[in-house]
Formats: sequence, structure tokens, C-alpha cells
Amino acid sequence: MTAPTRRERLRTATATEIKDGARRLLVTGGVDAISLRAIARDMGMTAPAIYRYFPSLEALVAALAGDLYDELRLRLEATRDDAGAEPVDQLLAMCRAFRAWSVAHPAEFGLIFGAPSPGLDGFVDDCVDPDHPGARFGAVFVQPIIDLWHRSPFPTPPAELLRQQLGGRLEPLRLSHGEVPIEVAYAFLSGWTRLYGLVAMEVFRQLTWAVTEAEALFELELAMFTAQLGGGADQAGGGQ
Amino acid sequence: MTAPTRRERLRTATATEIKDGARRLLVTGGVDAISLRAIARDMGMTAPAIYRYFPSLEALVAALAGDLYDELRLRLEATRDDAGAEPVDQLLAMCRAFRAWSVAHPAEFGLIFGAPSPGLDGFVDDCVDPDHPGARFGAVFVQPIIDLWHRSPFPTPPAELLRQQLGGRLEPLRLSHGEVPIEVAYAFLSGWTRLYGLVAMEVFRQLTWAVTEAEALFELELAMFTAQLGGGADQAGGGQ
DNA sequence: TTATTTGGGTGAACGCTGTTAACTATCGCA
DNA sequence: TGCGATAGTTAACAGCGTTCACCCAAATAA
Repeated sequence: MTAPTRRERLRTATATEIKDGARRLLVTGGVDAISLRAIARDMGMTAPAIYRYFPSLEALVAALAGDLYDELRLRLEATRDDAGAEPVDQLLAMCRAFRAWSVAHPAEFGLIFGAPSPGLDGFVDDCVDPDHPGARFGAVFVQPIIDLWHRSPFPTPPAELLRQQLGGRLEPLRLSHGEVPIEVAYAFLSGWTRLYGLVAMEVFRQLTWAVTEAEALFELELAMFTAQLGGGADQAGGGQ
Repeated sequence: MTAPTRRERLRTATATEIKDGARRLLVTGGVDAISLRAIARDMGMTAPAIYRYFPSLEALVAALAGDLYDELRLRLEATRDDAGAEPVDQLLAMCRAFRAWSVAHPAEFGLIFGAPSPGLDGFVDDCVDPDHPGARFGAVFVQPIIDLWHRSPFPTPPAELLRQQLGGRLEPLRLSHGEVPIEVAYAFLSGWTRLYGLVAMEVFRQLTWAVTEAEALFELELAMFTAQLGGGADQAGGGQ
């Protein structure tokens, strides 16, 4: 790991400038608005020059998606580290931070958590690799749940039932986290899908026909979830 | 409502042929692959002719989205009508049918339940209108839950808490369903977001890094949910 | 029956897009 | 000083949504 040469510094600087331009277009006009020509125009370049940095538009978008996963994960890790030692407090803070980032960045959320366009199929399917930004993000919730489980086991379906129903289907998870108690694995999957569903429906505006101010519903669900965990420290409150 | 003239018949026939072509392109190549020129080519026409039927590509995609909402809603209504008189059985059958349709039609699911592209902003925001296909679809789950609530009230958070937290924010829902008990409104929102989250994560392949065969997880969650409703008729089972 | 209006379809064109090819200038190194 | 890699250029191709002017056949009116 030697110091980067001048060439390398310029190269990564240009690459991030390209990705910044792509993100700006993503935010203002959606994923369809990301165009090599527009990015190059904003940079005072011509479009073919971008091919020195990314082999195609889709590869650029995939790289941007990876960066967004990392940005969100770093945000959640910082939130966890600031939330004290109680795992339940860490989890609550992370859930709120996840929603806050998602609501504040709907276009970015849509890119990484929405319907994968066929061009990004490769990117999303590579998630089986534990080093994939998507997998690294997903894993950020696992450790706090393990901690919580060891500190004060929360009620779950009986382990025999879980083993029978989920059994060997959790091997991808085990591959990245070693031996995770199956109750923890289930709690993670159940909780993560609930969190995702709630936030995605709000960001995608799928609830406007039924409810206004989805944040109230979010805080309510959070309170119900912690109550289900066996009554944690911070219940309800916290959301105005 | 007089009989349609010959002109009108031909017109609607051509319009549905256009939408069929659009759907075919959606399925094979994603939403980006829907192009007026490709549709027209497949029909033996030229692209500008389509403008006699739809004012723009986005309008065509919005119309297709509306049709897909209706298709899914009709499917779920048929499922409900075939599921006997017990509301809990109706709900379980509808949940399974929702997942089955979504897994079988990932591209269509992505169009109507994924990230809304800025071009479809108008379409999704119009969901506040109860006659909007999206709102009509969402409402399909409400009535069975009302029935279930009246037949055997399931445990919910106390009504005072719900009123305090959700209060007037449910007016859009009330607008389409009249006076819905607030416990029912909460149960609907909570259950629908859970169902959506689980199915969307499977269809969008957001769980591949953690679990294989998401159907097992789905059936497990379904069993947990019915248990939470106070132990229903059909528990677990049903999914191999 | 004849004249006319309407509606559906065509062809050409504009400006945009991703991508490739050939070419050029510059930077870093021996 | 000279050479090779690197980063950029221009030109071009094919495809896209969209608009315009035009045309023809079918339905309608006289």
C-alpha cells in the first residue's frame, strides 16, 4: 500500500466527480435522467471521455449504487456508536436513522432498494458476496440483534419450528456471520422486512391514499415492535 | 350507455393491443425497454400513430400501470370469493395470491409497487382519489379485516393510544371507507406494510444475501401473523 | 348520391441518447 | 531527450420521443 501517484489521485478525483454528477441528475430527474452526455456537459468534457473511467452507463450507475449503500451503512454505524451501550437503543436509533435517510433521499433509496432494472441485475445478484456493498449494509443490523439476544433474549417462535421451516435456507446469512442463533436470524429477517416495508411504502408514496404523515405510523410501529421485544427502555415517544 | 360504434370498437382494440405490446416489452426488458417505436414495429405501424391513442409514452405507461392494478385486484377479489366465509381464511388466501402474482410478474410488480419515476409522479399522487386503480386495489384488503374484527376482535394496541398517535391522519382512508374502527385501520396498515415488505424484498431480490427460498420465510411470517390474530383456522401449512 | 368533415396512419425531421472508432496531445518515466 | 501509457477530442451510427405536414378511407350531411 504505497502512496498514490499524482495520476492516481487525479483519476479517482475525476471518477468521483463523475459519480457526483450522476447523483445530482438522479436526485433532480430520477434514474432515467442520468446520462453520460449530461454529466460530461456539466464537467466541461465530452461524453466518450467517461468511458476511460466506467465501461458503460450501467456500470457507472452500479458504482453509484455501491457508494450509496456505503454511505447509508456508515451513517447507521455512526448512529449505532452514538446510541449508547444498550442494544435496543442502538436498534431504535438505527431504525429512525434509516427512515430519516430514506425520506431525505427518495431517489437514492429508489435506486438501491427499488425494482432492479435489468441492467443492474448483475449488481444485485452479486449480493451473495459478503463483500458486496449491499450485503455489508444488510449485515449492519445483525450484530446489534445478536447482542440484544444475548443480553435479554426476546420472545421468538420455538427454535424447532424455525429450524424445520428455515433450516438450511439461511446458509447465505451464516456465510457472512458464522453461527447465528436461528432465533436471531428469524428476528432479523422479520424485523428488517417490516422496517423495509414501512419505509419503502412511505418513500414510494404508496400510502398516501390511506394515511397522511407516515412518520406517526412509523413511530407507532416502532413502539409496538419494542414492546414485542419484551418492553425496552425507550418506548413510544421520540417522534415529533 | 349505448352500444359502441364500429369506430369505438376498433379504437379500444388498438389501444389494448398497444398496451399489450408495452407489457411484453416491460416483461422482457424492464420498464426502460418500453418504447413507442418498438411497440409500433411489433404492430406493423409507425410510432407517431400511437399518439392518436396516448398523448405520450408516460401516459401509456401510466395506463398500463392502472390496468395492472386492476388485474391484481380482480385476482385477489376472486381469491377472496373462493376462500369460504371465514375472513381469516380469506385474508390468508389473499396474501398468498398477492405473493404468487408478484413473484410470477416481477416486472409488473416493479412498475406499480417500485420506485415511481418522476414521469409517473402524477399517476401515483392521484391515488388520493378513491377511484384511482391504486386506491381501489389497496382497499381490497380493508373489508375482510373489518369482517374479521366484527366476527372475532383480534388484539390491537389500545384505541386511545391509536387515536392519539394516528388521530386525524387516517382521513384519506375514512374518505373511501366511511367510519372504520381505528383498531381496524391500524391492523390494516400494519399488516399491509408487512406483507408488502416481505414480498417486495423477495421480488426485488434484496434477501438473496441472507436467505434462499423466500417462500419458506413468507409462510412462516404468515403463520406468526395469524397466531398473532388470536389463532386462526388455517395455521402454518399450505406452503411447500 | 354526392360532398364534406373527421379520425387514423405515414414520412420526414429535430434533438436527444449510448457507444465505437480513429486521432491527438500531454504527462510520467527511463 | 525520447517513448509509451493515459486522457481527452471529433465524427459517426443507430435508436429514441416527439412534432409537423400530408394523405387516405370511413362516417356523416346535404
